[in-house]
Amino acid sequence: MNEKFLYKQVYKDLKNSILSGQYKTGSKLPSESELCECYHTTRATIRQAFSELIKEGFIYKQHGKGTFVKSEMRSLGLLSFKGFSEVVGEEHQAKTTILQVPVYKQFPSDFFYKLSAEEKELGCIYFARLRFADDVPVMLEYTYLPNNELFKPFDEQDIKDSFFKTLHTKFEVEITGLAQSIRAIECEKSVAKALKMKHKSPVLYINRRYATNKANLHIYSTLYCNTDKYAMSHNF
Amino acid sequence: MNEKFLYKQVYKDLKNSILSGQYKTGSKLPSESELCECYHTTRATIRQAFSELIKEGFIYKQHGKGTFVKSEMRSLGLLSFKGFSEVVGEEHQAKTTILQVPVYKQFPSDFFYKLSAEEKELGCIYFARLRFADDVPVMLEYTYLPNNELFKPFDEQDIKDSFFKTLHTKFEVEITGLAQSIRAIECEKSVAKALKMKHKSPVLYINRRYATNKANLHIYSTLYCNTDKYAMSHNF
DNA sequence: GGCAATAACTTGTATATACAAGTTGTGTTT
DNA sequence: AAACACAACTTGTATATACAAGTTATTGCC
Repeated sequence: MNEKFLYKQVYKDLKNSILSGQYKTGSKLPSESELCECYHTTRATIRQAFSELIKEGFIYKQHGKGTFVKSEMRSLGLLSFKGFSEVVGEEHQAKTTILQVPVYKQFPSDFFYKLSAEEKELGCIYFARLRFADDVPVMLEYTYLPNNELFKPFDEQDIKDSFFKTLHTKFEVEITGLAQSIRAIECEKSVAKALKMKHKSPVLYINRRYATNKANLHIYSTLYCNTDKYAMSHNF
Repeated sequence: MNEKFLYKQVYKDLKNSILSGQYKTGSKLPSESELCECYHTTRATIRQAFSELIKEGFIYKQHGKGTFVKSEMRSLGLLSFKGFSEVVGEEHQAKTTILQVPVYKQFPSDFFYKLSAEEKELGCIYFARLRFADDVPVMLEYTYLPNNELFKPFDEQDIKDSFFKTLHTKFEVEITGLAQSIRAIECEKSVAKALKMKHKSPVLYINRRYATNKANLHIYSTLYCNTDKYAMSHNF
């Protein structure tokens, strides 16, 4: 399984070594020149591999000192995009129930984002979850995963914990970006029921499109949030 | 105001040219080799400047074609930055009216963020604007600027255009980060009136704290958004 | 005119090298 | 022992060059 480009190979090797625990959190990676000798290449190539890993949050550099493995935050780091575990996170009790186990189906015809021909063709893995903070339902989440070979097999276990962690550990998919649109709407009956709100209460309605480290692989989700008690927060 | 490093200079020049509209949305930047000649340097240096701009979302590349100015949100997905005049930008008519011209006053006692002693001491420059898309009011924005020497003099002109552009060009303040909390709430009468909505309609209620390139300088704003017609969008 | 080969562009990957600048440890001096 | 100077590391910036690979315009043929 050789990569086409040397810098990709270096990137992959290092990433695997980090994921397998060979380089532990906080530990120092070999210096650029050491890696140059290993791979019989030059610093520019090594630095290119490094910069990919930095972009994905695996490592960081310190001028004059070296390159180090980032704390475990990275796996959850992009979860902060999600907001849920951030707001809910440490101080509050977080819980998730699965309303719809993963099933294969077509993308909805009125899907919120214009899909590529390939995405339409292949369909999606769809599941729904309800998230609680301190035993209060705060977020209703519908997720659409492209029906890619990459994600097979896919089952209920994969979404019991953090789905993003599963993406990272099981499928080696890293979230690299997010585009979202946010509205405040009056919630419909079904949403109200799930979130234990009054019909027509204001809820956040969010459509998201996650970009990943795999070209042309995007993950979609629609959220309804009860923000009476907990606000949705972001940091960038 | 020369930058220490050549790639930073190139980066800054390009960024200024983009922000000033010299390179318009979607237009092609000079090729790497053209810029090499301009700056009497090599592609590696130009590419480094480009990669910073890519990271910040100002530009994107296409193999074999060229480098282009991104149309969507730049930098940190700040709607009020690229947001208003540019998300709404080309397709829609954007307009802004000033409800409250900049005045010096104390921070409100029930301010949404816990301020530092220094910030409290100095007070703030406060102003309010109402923003329109296609002549429909969509966003009510209250801004709190620390009463820093840096911002003097400060007047109405500074917020007529994009305030973030003013920050960049007049005060050399760059936005480097954002923390925000978002809620969906029923709008109160005053907000409803400004946004021409019915009382108790759902609106987005957003509190923001912008980090800047100046240490300990933060900018705050509170937004009310009518998302009936236009959603709030982010890209990171 | 229509079509295909090709030339002239673009960005992508790669090597080789040099010096600057920040950090750390090793000495030597005091 | 403490202070300082310096060497030996690290990453940061920079130049010069080459070829690969994708895109577009041009050329020349039919």
